[in-house]
Amino acid sequence: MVSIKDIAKKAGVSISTVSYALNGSSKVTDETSSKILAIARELNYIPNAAARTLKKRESKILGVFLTDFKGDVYGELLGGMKEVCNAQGYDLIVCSGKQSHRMLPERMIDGAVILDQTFTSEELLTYADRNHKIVVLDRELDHPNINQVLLDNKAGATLATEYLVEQGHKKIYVVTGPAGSFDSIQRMKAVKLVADRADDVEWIEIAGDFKKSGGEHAAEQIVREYKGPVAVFCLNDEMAIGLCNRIAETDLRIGDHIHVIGFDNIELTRYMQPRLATIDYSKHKWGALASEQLIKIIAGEKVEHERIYVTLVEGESVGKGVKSIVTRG
Amino acid sequence: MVSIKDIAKKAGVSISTVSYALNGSSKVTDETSSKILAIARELNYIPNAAARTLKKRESKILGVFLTDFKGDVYGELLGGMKEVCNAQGYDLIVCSGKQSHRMLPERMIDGAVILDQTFTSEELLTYADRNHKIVVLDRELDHPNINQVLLDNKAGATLATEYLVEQGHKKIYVVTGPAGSFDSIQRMKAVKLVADRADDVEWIEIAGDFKKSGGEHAAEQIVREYKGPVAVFCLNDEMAIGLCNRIAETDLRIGDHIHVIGFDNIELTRYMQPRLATIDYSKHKWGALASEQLIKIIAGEKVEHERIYVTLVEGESVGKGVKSIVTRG
DNA sequence: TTGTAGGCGTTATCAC
DNA sequence: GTGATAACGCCTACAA
Repeated sequence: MVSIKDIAKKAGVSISTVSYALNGSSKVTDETSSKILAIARELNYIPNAAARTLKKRESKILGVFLTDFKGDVYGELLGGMKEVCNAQGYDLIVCSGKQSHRMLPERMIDGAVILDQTFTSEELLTYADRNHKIVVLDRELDHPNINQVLLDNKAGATLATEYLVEQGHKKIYVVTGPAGSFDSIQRMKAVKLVADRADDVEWIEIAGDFKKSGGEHAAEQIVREYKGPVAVFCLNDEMAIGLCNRIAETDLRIGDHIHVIGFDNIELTRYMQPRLATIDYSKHKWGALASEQLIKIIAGEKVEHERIYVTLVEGESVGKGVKSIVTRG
Repeated sequence: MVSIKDIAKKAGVSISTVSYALNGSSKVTDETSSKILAIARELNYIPNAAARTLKKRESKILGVFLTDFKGDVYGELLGGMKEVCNAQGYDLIVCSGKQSHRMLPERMIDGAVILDQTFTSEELLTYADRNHKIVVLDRELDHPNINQVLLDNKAGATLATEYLVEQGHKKIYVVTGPAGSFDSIQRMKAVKLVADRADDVEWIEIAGDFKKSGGEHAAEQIVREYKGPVAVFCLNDEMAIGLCNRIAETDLRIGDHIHVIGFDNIELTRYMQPRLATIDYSKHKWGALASEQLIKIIAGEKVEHERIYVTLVEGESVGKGVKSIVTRG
């Protein structure tokens, strides 16, 4: 491995001069500088990241932690993060799994964006106490070294539920995420609020998992209990897809007997027949904002928690409720 | 930051003893060892990755480089990689974009898996010459420090084309990937071979991009030129989806007027109506094998290039060709 | 403008 | 079994 020492020797200068030249310091003559640069290139010099990180106590690398690599939301989210990171001179690495948690405390990265169930909140608070910088996307956590960039789950679930109610549906199944999921809990809360306030609306909770299988199981229960048209709010699109798929194997029709709305507006929904109603938000912006916030708190700036706004996407997967047709004629 | 120096001071021993104890060396008494460990825990000691990497000249981190974070293939692939990495004591980080290339030469990672157009082959060979270990998934490259784990593109494209021919199709559009894509070129070669060998089969190449938009554009051209049933081999599923989608807006029917087959068997295809015929392979295994190979060459083992086998998945998106019905009736 | 020297936190080679 | 001590490659006062 060729180091600045080798360059110094070959150039007949000291290693500090080499270091200055390499870092573009104005303290060194243009002449010596260009000579050093030429030799560096000639020797194929590449700086050593570990040494630089050790000395400077920063790696200029940000990490994002995901529960797993699957999941349709991640592509755009990561794209948004990368864009901001790169523009600010940071590199982005994506990690998953308990083993990789060490990247943060061991200071391999300068900060972390968390969208990862495998981190407990206690763990994150511990890191924050040790002065590590964190942005959380999947929970609420109050600490000077932690910033939140959360989806407006309440608004989204409210929009979705109100949409179902407005369409005249009186019986609403809600398929939740896995136990303990922050998004699921928040969305569920909003559903209850809206449904309980509405006239004569019944809601039934079905435990899901935010995966296709959860939707499939829910479909089976709903079909079993079927007595007449019902609405289903799947707390994410992936379950909605699983559900629609399973329903498609029966005589019941989506948007006719079973009215379905999801959450996330993942790309897949655009290709469903009928088009899935869902809640949309900019994943790209979510990622971009998360990175921005992280870089700011690393720079020592004070920042406020942020919220990502959501909108309703209508779709033929939700039709009019029977009673609504009668009532509204 | 608490270092082994702090522990040494508090324990009244030298830093080398601390280091030994922390690394579980048998050279140190159980008594001193446990005392040191206790103090380390008490002080919340966390080793510094940069220092360790600098000294040991290895980070125990492997990197995988992707052209972008989107793309349906990646989830399972990365899952397979992570599984093997973790089992072997390595961490996996996912990177994308030109800026992140530095991770390899700067020795932030011990090796790289490449599925990334932003690396030129020259660049990779340069790294390999400098003794960096690489596994390529998207090109052929011969170098002692580089191993290939490639899809059996030839077999896949042959299966797909033969399937279309066997079904009696005489006119086959082939929608390619972006210019220079290794997979696209290999698949195209196999198509030509099969089609030219077949009796009375005409093939027409349409330049694509491996993205939905490429399939959409191809659909437009095909519709414009439509005179009677034709087959289309989209060199990946994503384009096939774009194509089917655009076709759905016309009077033509997939599997009836336009017979489509894809490549990759991405999850989305399972939810298409009609089911897309395609070429399947285990993405999980692909990733697992890539990691295995990388870890082996890092360990100095000699390894052979590997190949991932593929199979044909039939689907209703391909029906019988008209002439075939007449002939074979 | 350039050189000297100390140190970032570890590991590892020596002595003792 | 334990303790100095010298690296690893780089940065950065401070001195010259």
